[in-house]
Amino acid sequence: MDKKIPVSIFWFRRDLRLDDNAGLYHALKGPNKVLPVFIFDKEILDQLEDKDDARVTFIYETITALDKQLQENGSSLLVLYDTAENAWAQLLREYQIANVYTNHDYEPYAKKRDDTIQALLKKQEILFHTFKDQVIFEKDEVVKDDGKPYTVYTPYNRKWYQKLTPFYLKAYPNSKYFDNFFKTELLQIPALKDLGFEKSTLNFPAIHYKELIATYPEKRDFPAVEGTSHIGLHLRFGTVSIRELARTAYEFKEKTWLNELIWREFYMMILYHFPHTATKSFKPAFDRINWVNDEKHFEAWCKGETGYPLVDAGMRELNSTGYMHNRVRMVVASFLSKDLLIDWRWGERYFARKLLDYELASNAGGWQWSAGSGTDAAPYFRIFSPDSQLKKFDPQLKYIKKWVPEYADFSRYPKPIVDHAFARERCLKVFKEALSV
DNA sequence: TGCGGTTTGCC
DNA sequence: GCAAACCGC
Repeated sequence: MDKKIPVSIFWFRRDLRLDDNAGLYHALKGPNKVLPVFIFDKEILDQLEDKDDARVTFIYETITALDKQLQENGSSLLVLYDTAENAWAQLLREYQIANVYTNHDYEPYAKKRDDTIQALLKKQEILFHTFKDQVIFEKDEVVKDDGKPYTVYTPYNRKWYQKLTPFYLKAYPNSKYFDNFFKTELLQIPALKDLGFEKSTLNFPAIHYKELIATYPEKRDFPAVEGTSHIGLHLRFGTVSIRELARTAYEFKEKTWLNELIWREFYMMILYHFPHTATKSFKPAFDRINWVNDEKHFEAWCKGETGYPLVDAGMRELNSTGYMHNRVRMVVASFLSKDLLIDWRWGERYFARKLLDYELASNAGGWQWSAGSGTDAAPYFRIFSPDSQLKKFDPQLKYIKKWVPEYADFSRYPKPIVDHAFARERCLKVFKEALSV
């Protein structure tokens, strides 16, 4: 390959697919051949606690497959392992870069990183072209009539549907332009262990959702039933296109499943406009709560040893699969923040570490919903009873038997670490104190 | 997308 | 004697 020829670079981040990828489409239609690049960002990888982090393995396997697809088109994926700034300095030294294309990334860290890179490129008069790709409507497309962001879901949802036209669901026909990739010899991808990681043994869910949409409303609340799509991981890393999902879902009369995709966009919009909600309550009064923060209780919650079978089953499902059923996520979150009075941020961080489908906006949004501190959140006095939730949503104890088999032997099962009736009263008292100041 | 105590309505 | 309806948290 001739490194003197001016190229466009397409920078993959959380959009790891060639088809129906907005930024890549524009890059391929642009004036130069396109060199695809992926950076294993040291600043992100260094923060991960587990050497066998399953998300890293997933990304690794995905970019390896991407590279194979690119090779079929005479190209190859350039994979770098460094901080974003260093990696771009290297790219600028080695290539004659005419244009850079990438897709919007809305998280606080990503925004800062992209500003830095854009400034770096600007010094050399290279344009940084960015596109909406991971949502149907982004940060400022669905707003109130006065231009301010919504903070309540229902009116946001209504406006979202009002704004929807077939245009927004259309796939980008990338494959028509695959000739425009930069022809390279094979570029070596660093080995996983060169990144300091080991291969995870977890299984990754397949992309499989169409058959679930119609029965989703009646099945989604029962953790023992195969009623949910496990599509979150693929949405997180862009191995499926949101336009494809939303288009398929929109064609069904039943909108419950699509509404979950809208919750995702709602929380992304919220995080963009209120970036402090990643680490602080949306409603400031909730930062005054006098948490108990008992480390022994936290450890018991993490391990699934609280003595409440539904909580324990959920945490064990999370620990051994990287996934937890959504109904159960609400139960364990309510239990941690309200029954144990442990700061929701502790739980948010634990989910961040364990969930394959971890996504900052939805995770922080969901935790704040449970703790009552968020936008349009559950009111503080809505405290789940882990036992009634179990009776309602796993009456046959099928989910329990799967994850907490020793529950069958009642006498051997550990006593609850707190009594729910006591915990409920304590929560009402402590929350009321914080909120009445 | 609550829980739990109390009242009400019915037999 | 029970369950639905009601209501404060």
